[in-house]
Amino acid sequence: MKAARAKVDHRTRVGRQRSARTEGRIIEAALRVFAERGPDAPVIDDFVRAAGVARGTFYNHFESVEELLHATSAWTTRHVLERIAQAMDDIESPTVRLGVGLRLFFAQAQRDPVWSRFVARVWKVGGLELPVHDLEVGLRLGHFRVPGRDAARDLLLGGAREALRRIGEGQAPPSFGDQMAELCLQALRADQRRIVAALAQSLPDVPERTRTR
Amino acid sequence: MKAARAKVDHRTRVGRQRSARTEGRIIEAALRVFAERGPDAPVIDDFVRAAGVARGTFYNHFESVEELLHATSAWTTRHVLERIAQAMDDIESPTVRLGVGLRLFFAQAQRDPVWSRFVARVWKVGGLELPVHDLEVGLRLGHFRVPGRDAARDLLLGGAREALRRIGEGQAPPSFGDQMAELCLQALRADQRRIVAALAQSLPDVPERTRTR
Amino acid sequence: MKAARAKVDHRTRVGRQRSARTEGRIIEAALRVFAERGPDAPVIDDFVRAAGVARGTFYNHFESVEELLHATSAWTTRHVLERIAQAMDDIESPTVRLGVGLRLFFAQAQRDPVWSRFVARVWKVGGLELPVHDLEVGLRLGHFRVPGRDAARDLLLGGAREALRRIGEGQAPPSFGDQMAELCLQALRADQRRIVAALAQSLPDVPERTRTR
Amino acid sequence: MKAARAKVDHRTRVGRQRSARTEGRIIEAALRVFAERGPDAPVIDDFVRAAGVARGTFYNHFESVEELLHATSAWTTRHVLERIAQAMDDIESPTVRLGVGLRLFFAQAQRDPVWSRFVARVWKVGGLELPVHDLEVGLRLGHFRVPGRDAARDLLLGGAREALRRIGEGQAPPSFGDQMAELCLQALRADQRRIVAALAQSLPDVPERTRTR
DNA sequence: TATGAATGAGAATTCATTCAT
DNA sequence: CATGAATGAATTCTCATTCAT
Repeated sequence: MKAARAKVDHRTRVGRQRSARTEGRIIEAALRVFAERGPDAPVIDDFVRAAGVARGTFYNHFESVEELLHATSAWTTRHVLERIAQAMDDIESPTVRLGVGLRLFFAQAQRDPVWSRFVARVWKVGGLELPVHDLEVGLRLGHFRVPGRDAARDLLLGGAREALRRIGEGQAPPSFGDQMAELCLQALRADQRRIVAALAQSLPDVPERTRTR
Repeated sequence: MKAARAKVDHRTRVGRQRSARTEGRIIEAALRVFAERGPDAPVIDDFVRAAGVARGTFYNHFESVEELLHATSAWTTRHVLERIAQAMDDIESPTVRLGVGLRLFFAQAQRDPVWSRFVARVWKVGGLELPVHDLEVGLRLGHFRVPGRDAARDLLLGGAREALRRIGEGQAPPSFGDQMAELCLQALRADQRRIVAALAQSLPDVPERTRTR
Repeated sequence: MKAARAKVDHRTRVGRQRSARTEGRIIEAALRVFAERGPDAPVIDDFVRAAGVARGTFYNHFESVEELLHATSAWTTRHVLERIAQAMDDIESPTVRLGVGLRLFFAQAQRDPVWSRFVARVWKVGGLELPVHDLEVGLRLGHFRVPGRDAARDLLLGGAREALRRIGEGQAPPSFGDQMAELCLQALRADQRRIVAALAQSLPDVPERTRTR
Repeated sequence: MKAARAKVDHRTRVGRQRSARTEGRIIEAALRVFAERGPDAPVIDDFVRAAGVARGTFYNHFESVEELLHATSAWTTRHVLERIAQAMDDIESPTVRLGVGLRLFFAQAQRDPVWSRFVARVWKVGGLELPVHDLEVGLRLGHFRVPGRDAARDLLLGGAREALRRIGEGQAPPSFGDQMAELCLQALRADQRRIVAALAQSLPDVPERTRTR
């Protein structure tokens, strides 16, 4: 994204809005394109065609596919993770936090398969402070007992990625996310009653993001 | 006449041998290239340079990068999985089989980081009948208790892939594979004594494959 | 809004004009290249160099040499044949029409040897409704007496192609076209007086096409 | 064709026969390939595949496609034209000679469509001394009256080429060759009785050449 | 800022030719 | 002589990037 001018006077506001709209169109299109074809295969023309803009317009907003990928990644996951974090603001127990967080995450995936495929394929693991933090708190408090924290982290993230792939393909039943969350907590040897509590907790509302068209 | 046919056969045989050797060189080089750069980024010149053959030679053996990827995948994983299966031929318990199988798999990864990175990045999941079969036997026998078999499968495979990535980067301690195996069995709620047995079992020898140069 | 649309239209129009001009340059160059080297031998670089455009520009306008050949063929012969047809609009007698048409055709060849060689070498026979139509009218009216109309057609077209080749090589005297026309009418056993009339008729003006540079 | 050794002792005879056979196979295959694809489009692999020989074998006999084309041309047309000339040895009248020669030529085309297509597409006009000679004798004797001898020559040869194309496509009735011959003589304003004689003359037997398989 | 034609570097692909067996 | 794998120059084709409007 090219640096926005600091000074925004009245004259430029309209132009900026149009620009923001164009940028949004490109990113939304990119989400779909990356979801279908992965991070490396697409060429600029794919985005240009999907967004319905001219080729030169692309370069008015992004310098390369790489940059577009970053922008799309950030724009796409930041909102979701922020909203999930917010929704869990008042939960204390790391077991419940981790369980509910995973369930919310997969619920989001069920709502938006394109987003799901995008994250499954593109995610270079970033913005994952949330579950990792809960994992570490849980370990410190002795709620989880695992042979190694890196291994635990890899199992959770790897499992989540595969789950997203399956959900994105539409081959997962509605309960799939809860099953996955339960498995994850089992892997961490969480207390059985806490697991049940995490699964029983009714999911807080997460405000829907602007949907992928 | 007989002499003539023998001569033809001889020429043909020599040609075949040379061809097979060249193909092997290309595939071995491809393993390294795919491991470093993933399945989409490399261009034909990368393989050609890595294998030390002429550009035209590539096309004498493979029609596209895609086809080379398949060939490399098959050639690379088949041997390993076959040898692991063989080495566990006399183990009965699905818990122990799954645990030992995973440990052998990660041990192979530790021995050959290039192979590890290749599988982590490229694996489109194939030739995984082995762990999946053990998982299903264990479920049928009641040795594992999971909320859903697809979820269990995804957790195992996803975790294994992340583990391979870490091992391939050289960022995993020697015990990492065993930790991962233990976590996987925990996730399946295997019996604690069986888990201990699976981890205590000394690993059978796996004949080393021709190493990546 | 109106201004914006006008602006878009303006950009589009300018782009179209530039594109059409480039396409014209390529086709004119292709005429020369095909004329010298035939339909199969030339490579894309030949056209690119002759037209003075970039290699990529070629592909912005044509998908292959084949397509360029079609485009060049159509563009090249359509104009000439249309103008000849127009110039003969008021001639009735099929004998005179055929004779004058052939004479005009060869006159065009004499004026433009490049065009002549192109048509001689490349012509896959198309846009020949004109002489064929006159031939059939003449046969129906009994002005021509031939043992078979396909044979007559082949003789005329084959003879014309050879004539173009010779004219294109610059090895034909100015009267060559008239001689050929006379021979053709003789072959059809046209009435002698009509032949004389066809040859005596002063050729109508044919507006010159944009010349090959 | 590479130069044959002058000295042929007993030891080499077998080898030479085999070589001659191989060369023949290649040429016969080339006839078909050139007939289908013209003189410029085919690549060496086409001949190699059609002849069922190895790639290197091609270079043992021919240095290039160009040379193969010449060899095929010569081998193909020489026999035919020689046999036609021979069959007409005792005909005196140039009109009858030309008429019968053309009829024999087209009869050969009807017998061998592959040969026909080859000659139609590839013929760079050579070995045509026969009809040209008859044409000139006829002109000298006043049997033909044409406005120009080059034009007459072009009409005859061009018509013959188109006729071969049509015959080669299998779209000509059996009488097509006779019709064409008649048209040609009409074009030359031959005497009507001589034309009738040329067409009435029963065609002498022409020994069949080794057929294209 | 949006447009899209033109550009040319680079990647993919073909194919004539060589050469060890 | 026959074979066919290997070669690399020539060719085709793609695509990121520029720029005038």
